[in-house]
Amino acid sequence: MQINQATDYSFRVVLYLSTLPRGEVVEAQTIAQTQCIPMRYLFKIMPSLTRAGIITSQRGVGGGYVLAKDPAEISLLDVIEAIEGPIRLNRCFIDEHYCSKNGPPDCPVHQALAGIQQRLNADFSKVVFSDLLE
Amino acid sequence: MQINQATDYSFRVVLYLSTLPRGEVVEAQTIAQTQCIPMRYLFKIMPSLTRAGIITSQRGVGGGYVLAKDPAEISLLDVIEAIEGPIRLNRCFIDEHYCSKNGPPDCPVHQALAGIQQRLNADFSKVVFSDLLE
DNA sequence: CTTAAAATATACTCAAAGGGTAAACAATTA
DNA sequence: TAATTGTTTACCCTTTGAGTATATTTTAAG
Repeated sequence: MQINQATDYSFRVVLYLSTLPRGEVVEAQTIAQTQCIPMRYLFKIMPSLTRAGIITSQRGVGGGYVLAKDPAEISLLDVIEAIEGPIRLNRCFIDEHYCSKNGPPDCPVHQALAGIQQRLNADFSKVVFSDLLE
Repeated sequence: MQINQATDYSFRVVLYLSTLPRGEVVEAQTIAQTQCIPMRYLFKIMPSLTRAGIITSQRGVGGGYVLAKDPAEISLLDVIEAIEGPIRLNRCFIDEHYCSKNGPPDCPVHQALAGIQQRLNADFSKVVFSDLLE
């Protein structure tokens, strides 16, 4: 019931990129240093953010990373899903066979969790990075 | 970002006990069989529910488990906290030193997560077991 | 007071996930 | 073509999670 370290780092990365002038390319080392993230670790999470369309990357001399959208269009949920995949409050939301009892349609717990999960998703998607620039 | 297996089992245990006539003592084996939970595993989670005051246990011949309160007074949150402890969406809610940057008071992400966590707790505590008896 | 039934405590194994590191590779620009 | 910078793949170690085994304590009944 916790976001993982990679996601937390990613929040910081996106928040940092949001503070920069639109379109400014910044290299990995700068991000790592200013945000206190191990370089090697950073290299592991950046491709996920790129694939998710949150940032774009540029190789070669003068390369680096840029935000791909406006900070007002990137939510906490976008980053979470980019790194961890969709939020599933219980295993049976991934695969019904995990429910060794009657199965979802008849399971009142399942239904209650589904509602809570839906609200949680909504809450995470309501917060966008432009809100976080104080 | 998922409740664990022990918590899911516990939901089932409490839900099952909620269906019984008030005060009826039922032994571990019956719970395990009807709810499809491994006996040994059940023995591991029951003490936590007892300590949390959700059920009471009785040893010896004719012993077993009983619900300690009315199902209307036991929430999903009660069970989650009994098994997993309080919900913390990020490590820095457990210990600030996990935040290798500025620390909570200045961290806008921290504040956003705190709000979401609070609502999540509220949602979990709103659902009580009497609601789940269809 | 002894015995059997039941929960409790402790400890162990095995597999999976999380956090972090390393090195070879591919692309771009000067 | 050489240097710079991101990408890919793979590995290691520690922690957590799921499940199992055994010995112990409590209690009621004979």
